[in-house]
This record gives sequence, C-alpha cells and structure tokens, in this order.
Amino acid sequence: MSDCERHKIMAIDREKRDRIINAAMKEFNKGYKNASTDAIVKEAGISKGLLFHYFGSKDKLLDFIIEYAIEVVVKEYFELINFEQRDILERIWQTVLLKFDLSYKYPMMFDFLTTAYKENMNGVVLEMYGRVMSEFTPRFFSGIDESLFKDGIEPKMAMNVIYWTQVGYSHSQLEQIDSTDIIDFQKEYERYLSEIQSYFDLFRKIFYK
Amino acid sequence: MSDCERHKIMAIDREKRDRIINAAMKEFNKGYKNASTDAIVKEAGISKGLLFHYFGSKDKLLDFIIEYAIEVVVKEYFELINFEQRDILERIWQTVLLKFDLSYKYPMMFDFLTTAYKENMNGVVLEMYGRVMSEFTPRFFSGIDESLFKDGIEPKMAMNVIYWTQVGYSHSQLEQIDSTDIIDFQKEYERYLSEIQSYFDLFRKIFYK
DNA sequence: CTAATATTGACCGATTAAGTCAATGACTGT
DNA sequence: ACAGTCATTGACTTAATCGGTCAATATTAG
Repeated sequence: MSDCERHKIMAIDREKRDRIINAAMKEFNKGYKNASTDAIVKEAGISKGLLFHYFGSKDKLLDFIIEYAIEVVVKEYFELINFEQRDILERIWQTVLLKFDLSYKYPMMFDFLTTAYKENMNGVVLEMYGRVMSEFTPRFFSGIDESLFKDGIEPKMAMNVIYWTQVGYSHSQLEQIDSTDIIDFQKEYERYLSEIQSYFDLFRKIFYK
Repeated sequence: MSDCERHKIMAIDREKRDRIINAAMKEFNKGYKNASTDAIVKEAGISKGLLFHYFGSKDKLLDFIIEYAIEVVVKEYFELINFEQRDILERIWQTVLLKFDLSYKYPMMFDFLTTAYKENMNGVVLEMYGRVMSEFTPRFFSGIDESLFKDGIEPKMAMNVIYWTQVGYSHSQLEQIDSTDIIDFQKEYERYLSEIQSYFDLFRKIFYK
C-alpha cells in the first residue's frame, strides 16, 4: 500500500474512519469471500462510491485493515505488557485490562486478526504477525515466579485454567451483550472487571501459597 | 416436513446419509446465506440433483437437519445424563464422555445447533430446543452435593471454572486437529480423555475437601 | 460566486447459487 | 436377455449478487 493512499485514508474524519474500519473487520471476519462491500458501506453508513474512492478495491481495503489492525495491536497491546511482573496472575490481569480497553474502540480487532491469520488473508503481512505472536506466547509464559504456587500444583495447568476461565467468562459476557440493547458501557465495564477479578481472587486462594 | 419425505430420506444408505448430514451441518454452521448447496454436495460426494431429489429445497434440507440434530442431541445427550449423580465433577465428566461419543459420528452437531439457535434459522423448532435448553441448564446445576466443596469455595464459581476449562481444552485440541492430517482416532481419544481427566483431578484436589 | 473537493447511488458486466431435467446407470423379477 | 423401476448424474436456466464505475450533486473554502 502506497504512502499516498494511506495518507488519504488517515486524513478521513477519525470517527468516520473508525466506523469503516470496524464495519470492515466485522465483515471480513466472515472470511474474504463471504465479506460484502455492500454490507460494509451499509454498516459504516457511507456510500459505495466513497469506499472505493478511498480504498480503490476490496483487496486494498483488506490490506489496509490488516496492516492497521496489526499496528494497533502491537502498539496498544503487545508493547504495553510489563514483563517485569513475574506474578502470572498479575501478568494475565494486565492483558484483561488491555484487551478490554482495545475492544472499546475496536470490538472485532482480536477476532478479526485470528480469522485473517487462519485464512492467511494476506501472506506477507500476516507472516510477520505470526512471527510476533510465536515470539510472544512463550515469552508471556516464561520468567514466571513459580515459587508462588502451592506445592503439588502444576504451574502450566494452573496457567491454562486461568487463561481459559478468562476466555470463557468474556464469551459468556459477550453473549449477554449481544442479546441486550445498547448498554451503559461505563457501568458494564465496572461490573465486568469486578466479576472477573473475583475469579482471580479465587485463583490466588487455590493456586498460591 | 411431511412424514413421506422424511421416510424417503431415512431410507438412504446410512453411511451416505451421515455424509450428507455432516456436510450440511458444516456448511450451515457458516450461516444460512453463506451456506452453499454446491459446497454441500461436493463435501458429501454426491450430485446436486440427488440432494434436491431427496430434500426438495435448501430450506427443507435445513429444516430436516435441525430436526434431526435436535432429536439426536436430546436422545443421545440430554436423556443419558444421570442426575442421581450429585457430585458435580462426576456429572460434568459424564457430559465430556457423551459429547465425545457424539462428536465421533457428528463432529459439528453442537456447534451447528448453537449457530442455528443464535441465527434463529427455524423459529418453530428452535424455540422448542430453547425450551429444552433453558430447562436443562438450571437442572444440571441443581441437586448438587455442595458439602463436597471446601469451605470458602463458592460452588457456582467453581462449576464455571470447571466448565470453561473443559470448553477451553476442547477448543485447543480442535485447533491442533485441524492443522494435522488424518489421525488415529482411538489413540487421540485416549490421550484427550487422560489429559482432560488430569484437569478434573486438579479440580478435585483444589475445590473438594 | 467560483473552484475544488467530498459524497452519492444508479448502473454495468461478470459471477454465483438455487433449482431443473433429460439422460444414464444399476438393479429386480420374469 | 429384457422390460420396468428406481437411483443418480451434471449441464443448464434464471434470478440475484457482487466488485467496481461514473456522472451528478452536495459541501466547503477563498
């Protein structure tokens, strides 16, 4: 993607640009072929001509969205995690907060990137993302203070349980949000965090000395 | 769906019928609109004419698959759970075994029904399924022997952790299976069960007296 | 008021997808 | 061997859809 085109896109009014990006991520999350540009413009509330005026083609739109999504996730998620925190519960807690902050602006970001990576929507760029990810995961689970765990508790299993619980809880919340109408985000945010925190308290009690 | 048509379908060779059912569930799992009859016949290894000879139309095919899936899940899952088992860990363990047995014949059954229910693919039939489900869930988590739990452990939270761990582990296994070629099912079955059992052992140790 | 820019949506050609049907293959009793 | 029945095929039709275009219109700036 040429800098010229990218500059044109980044000059769009911020709120409208995010509406297009979110609509595109939601639609491309169905897979490249199943994604419809008509559905994207409808969701974003713009005309079809404007979409092609800015992005040129469906492929270029996808390329931009992938590059943009990776850039945001790297800068506002991967790079913000403090690896000096050797308490795994606290380390995972950071990711809960960071993911939640990101999903406020871009609700489909992580789901979209997962789909894009699985379908290999853009070979070159996603290969880079794959490298970032495959370096991240082992790093995330290494340098952990295992002395915090009770004797007889397998740290690897405990970490999986913590991770899966957090994923499971998020999903159960997402289902409820889908079925309800527009919600008070601030209020939901607090309830969500306090509930998931109670699970972390439970884990601290059962897994830690 | 008239009994006549249903009879015609059930008269198809069992192995071929299951191939069609599995192909249809896999395809409809993408959503009704994204499901392609061409893809179904290709996956099932039959001609397009035959599919329409048996099922008449895409809608009637979907109706049959939904009815069939609900019937199988009710008879081979819901009705086989022993509610006299008051140990929740043992009760959930039953569901793991039952789901695994079912997923051998119909790998997409539960995922398909979840999608069908969310998209409300067939109002009348799925409303019935929703009623079955909404009666099942509270029943499943009631009549539990809470005296087995350690003091200070909230049974409801512990049950969620157990449930989410089982879901998370299944998903992590599914991802690995997708990326590998054909596998020795018997060997995988044993490994899967023994690994998930080790998580149940962990839960017994940390949650129970 | 004018020129430049942003935005629209009807329209086009190509592709796709549900559904059809005439033809063929396979089997069965005589 | 043969007539008759049933199972099965895949090229074809038709309507809708989708990516992409463009002349027209709205908006903004000087």
